Amino acid sequence: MTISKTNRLSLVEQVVSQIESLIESGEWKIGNQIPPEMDLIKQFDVSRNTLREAVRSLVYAGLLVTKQGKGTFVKSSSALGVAFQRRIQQSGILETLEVRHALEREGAQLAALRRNQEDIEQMSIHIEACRKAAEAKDRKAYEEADIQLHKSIMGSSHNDLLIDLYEHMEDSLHASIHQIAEMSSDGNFHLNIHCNLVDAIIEQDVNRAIETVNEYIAQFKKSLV
Amino acid sequence: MTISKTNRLSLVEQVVSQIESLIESGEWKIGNQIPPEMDLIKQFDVSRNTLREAVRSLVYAGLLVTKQGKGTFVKSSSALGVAFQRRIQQSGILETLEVRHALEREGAQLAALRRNQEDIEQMSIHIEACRKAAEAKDRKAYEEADIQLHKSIMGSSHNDLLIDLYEHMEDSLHASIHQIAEMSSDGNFHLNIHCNLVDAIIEQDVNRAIETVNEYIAQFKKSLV
DNA sequence: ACCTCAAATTTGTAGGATGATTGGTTCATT
DNA sequence: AATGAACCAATCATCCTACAAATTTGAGGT
Repeated sequence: MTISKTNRLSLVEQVVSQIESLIESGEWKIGNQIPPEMDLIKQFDVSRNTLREAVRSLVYAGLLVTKQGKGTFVKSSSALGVAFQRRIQQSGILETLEVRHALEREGAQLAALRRNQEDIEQMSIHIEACRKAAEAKDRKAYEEADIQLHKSIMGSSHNDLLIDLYEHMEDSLHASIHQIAEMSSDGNFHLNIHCNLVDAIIEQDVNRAIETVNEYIAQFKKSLV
Repeated sequence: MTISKTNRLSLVEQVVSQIESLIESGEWKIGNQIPPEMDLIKQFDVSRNTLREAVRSLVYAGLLVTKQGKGTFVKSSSALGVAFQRRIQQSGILETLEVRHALEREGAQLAALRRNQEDIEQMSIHIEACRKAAEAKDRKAYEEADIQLHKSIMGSSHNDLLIDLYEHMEDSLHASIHQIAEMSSDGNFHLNIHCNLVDAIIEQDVNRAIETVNEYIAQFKKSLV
């Protein structure tokens, strides 16, 4: 005899589940506005209260955002990122940097193993943008290009869970990257080491890719002390 | 002109924030029942709807659980665990294993750098438990000791964010770890490599610690294919 | 063409009413 | 006294109506 586990789902939970499916299936695309409350009430056949509790849950989880007077919009397809982000904000820069090291090292390793032609093109585009920004000494543009480059490297790992975690670290990292970039004044070192990393990944030199990540994270750590 | 960023918090968000504080501060302890809706309505001075939307958000996030007819109880102090669990359930074992690799590799490296006397004692206790369980061929006890050992290694990294991520992952991984353990039948290999890892950490041999982690993750990966 | 202001749309908050589930109490029957 | 049925109280679940606040839209006047 199995003692019936939490057998019955509440109406709110059912609605939450349905909305999750709509988002995950792409029927409600990220950035798009979802139907107004009144329509959803009819669609799901529940009261406004029930619907609002469901929507509010997903807002808290970071999947939706509501704007009074405008509507409700799809923000993300994964709740993990927001929870991760909240946790990061309670941590120190060093702690965060070390977790970043963990993710980037694994990402670089997997990227070197799995990168395909499309990945190579993406990385090339972004490292070229870095080079141009560095030449123009446009610090803001460089930071933006740098982040895009890192994302494309992570994307080349083809591990969605890893990508998810890294993407949501980025927001919290933006500030510290800026801070670090200002401290470590040697922009050329930065650019060169990034080129080296991309090179290693393209050539599928796993060890060199890992070592390169180790190198620039170590550099960051130094500039923190 | 700076476009005012979403400045004002909604009432629901304020209530959510206050409840989060109550939980985090330990004023509402895990497992305990929280005051009924009517009391909270008076305490926070909001309507039923507002309060319920706030509570429901935290239920979805996994901080609270409500039981009709009984009350609402504190379940966890961190939303990360539930989010992780949900996300991992959608991921393949390989993806999860790779993220585990990322965390364990960093953890081993930091542990080798930072382990103190107390950490060494903890790790020694747990590896001894592993050895005994292996001798007795008690698979269940071995798995438990194994998990405790990994946690103590992670703990030696003294990076709370890393520890948190790993612990919450471990919860969801228990099943798949079991599965992996059954597939890789060579228990002695398992034990030896763990001894090697702890040894490296105690001797502060960073490279050997990292290499050892790489080795047994690679072994796991093989057994997956 | 431009400005003003009212209306429509949409989410936010309030408060009441009823149903469902659980736990305990009372009380009659055995 | 033990048992079990009926009742009652506490609590969350759902639904309803009403109004407030924010945003967009458009009509009307200058």
